[in-house]
Amino acid sequence: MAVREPTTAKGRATRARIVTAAAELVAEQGAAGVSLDDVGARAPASRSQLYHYFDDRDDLIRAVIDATTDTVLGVQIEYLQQLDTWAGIDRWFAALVDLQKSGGARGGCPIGSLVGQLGERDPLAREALAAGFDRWEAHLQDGLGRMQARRHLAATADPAQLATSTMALLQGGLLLTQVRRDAAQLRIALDAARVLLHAAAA
Amino acid sequence: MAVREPTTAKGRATRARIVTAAAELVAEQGAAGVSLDDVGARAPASRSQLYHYFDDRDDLIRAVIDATTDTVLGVQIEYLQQLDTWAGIDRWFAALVDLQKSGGARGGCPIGSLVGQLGERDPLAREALAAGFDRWEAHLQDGLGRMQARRHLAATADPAQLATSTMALLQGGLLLTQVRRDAAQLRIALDAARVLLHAAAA
DNA sequence: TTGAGGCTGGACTGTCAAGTCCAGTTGTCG
DNA sequence: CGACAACTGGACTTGACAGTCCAGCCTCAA
Repeated sequence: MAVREPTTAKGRATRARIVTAAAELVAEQGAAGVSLDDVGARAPASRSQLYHYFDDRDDLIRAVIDATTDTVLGVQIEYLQQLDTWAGIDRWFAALVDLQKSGGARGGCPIGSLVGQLGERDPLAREALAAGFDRWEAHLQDGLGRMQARRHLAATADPAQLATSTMALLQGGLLLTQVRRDAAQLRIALDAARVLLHAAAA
Repeated sequence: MAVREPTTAKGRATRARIVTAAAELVAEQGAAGVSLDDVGARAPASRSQLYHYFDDRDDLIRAVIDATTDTVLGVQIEYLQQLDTWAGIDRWFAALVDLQKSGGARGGCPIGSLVGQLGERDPLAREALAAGFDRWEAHLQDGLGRMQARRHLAATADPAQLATSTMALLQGGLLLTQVRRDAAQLRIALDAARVLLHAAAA
């Protein structure tokens, strides 16, 4: 069994270096395209360090999923905390579209694209990805719930369903953006989300 | 360069056997998880047959994309041709949800999940996938266009944008269905598509 | 300061996969 | 029926990768 929590600062730093390097490589080349040699070279870390901190390749990939989730939610946390106003939601949507534009409409969602790569191969990875989506969606659901409490959403509206639909539009929009190399696809999808949410306004 | 169009019936049969076997394996194990030995064993076909009909592994995978697109559109073609009535759209949505339910909410969209696997690795594969989505979306856009001509959709509605939004909801819903192993996710997403489309009704 | 355990380096092994090669067989067409 | 191309079988080469192993180095606490 690999070391879970390194006790020394040096150990923690090494483990973090490995996960960061692996996450970057997975984002660039896909999970299947990353070899442990690649990870070791980028970290840098030797072979035995990888196996000191992780059971095996799959274990490392799962750590990458968690790290990637933290990163994705981290970069948008400011927006996610303000999803309880129409303006806050619009700002979030605009930031997501800008992010795709500036990135050349490449890569899609770092979490979403892992679903197709790992979802059917590693059940634990699937659960980790699902947990990531749950955390993401919870921010939106909470925001919508607060809007409903303030009577900005109809009492009959279901924040949970609206949040799920919005996540579907976001992920689907990112998929179409990636495959068509066109950030306008996400813009269209999020405009639709806007229509959908406003249709539930009080 | 590999043979593009086998001239003999035997050759065509062999090529088709290879593509079918490869497509099944890709659907089961993901593109990265399929080896040419696996394909050869299932087809069955020998190594040199694979390289007789395809340039290399990537070339075969691209053929799989086209074959998968044909299959996916083929199974729903009856529905796709009737997307010019509200009832036809509802039937399509219901069939998609049923398909996920009966499949245990596994695998997501056979085309969509390939985007994350191949989109950033092989530009030609990305184009083939984009072409598949275009064909799919065109059916919906045509149906909505016919509805608009019959004044069932508002004159100000944009069938192209509505079709894109619906595709995003479909793909996003399938992604959430796959990662959460819950067909209700697709149901929610397609209900949202219904709301969106009806908001554009004349 | 010394020993135990956390940590590190890198060589080594076994496996498996992509792609090559060529000899042999089958089908087609003049 | 003969020649040529289409097609087929499978051994072989080469390289890459996951996982193992063990010797040696830091770090900290007693």
